[in-house]
Amino acid sequence: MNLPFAWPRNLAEAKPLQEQLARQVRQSPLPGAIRTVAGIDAAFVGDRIVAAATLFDYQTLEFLCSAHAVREVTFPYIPGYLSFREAPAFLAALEQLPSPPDLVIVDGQGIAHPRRLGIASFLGVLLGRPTIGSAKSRLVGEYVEPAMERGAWTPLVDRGEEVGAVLRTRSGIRPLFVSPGHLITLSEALAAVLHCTVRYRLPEPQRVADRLAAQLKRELPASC
DNA sequence: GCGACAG
DNA sequence: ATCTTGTCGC
Repeated sequence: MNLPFAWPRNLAEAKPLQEQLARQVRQSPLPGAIRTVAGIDAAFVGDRIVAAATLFDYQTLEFLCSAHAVREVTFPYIPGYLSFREAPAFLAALEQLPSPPDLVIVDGQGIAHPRRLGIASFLGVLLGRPTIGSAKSRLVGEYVEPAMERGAWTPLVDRGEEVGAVLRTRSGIRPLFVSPGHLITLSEALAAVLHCTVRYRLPEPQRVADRLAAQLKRELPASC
């Protein structure tokens, strides 16, 4: 993907771009039927980041294919600015897929972010496609622990705004922090995450991407 | 100033 | 994210 802007190299350059992209996020109903769903995650090898993307049939959850990309890390990890560190690799991995997914589940937040532009929303705006933020821990917001049964959820509220939900994808297991990324509503995001979560805590596309990233990390040539 | 803080 | 083995529990 040819980015419509120069990639930020520091916080000063990232801030204005983040504000601009945040204004483009849309929490609207899914634009159409979902036939395929992708999952993305990353791992680090020295000063390089390896991103893995998976593609599944949404209806049957049948695995279709996977792809990956390796990039040099050019931005530090700063809470609230994760996109500028990981998005380049994620976009590259997604481009390697044979066809663009109808929905992307991202390991990280959607609008449950200080400025409403977590990495899932960031990618959604750049891709112009529906995305969901599926994080393993909280970045912002207050909530009450959801009930222990699978499917139970409580709202995640930040500064008086409902920015996502704390969802129990498996009974008795730590919940996930789900939030709309772009072009999707919270209820649709919750339904999609539950639909994709059958046996493990993470939605299948995200879980397999996670496993693949870890595998690539082990097999990649030692950087030095 | 202090504490919080996706991956 | 990553450093790190075994171990408790279903």
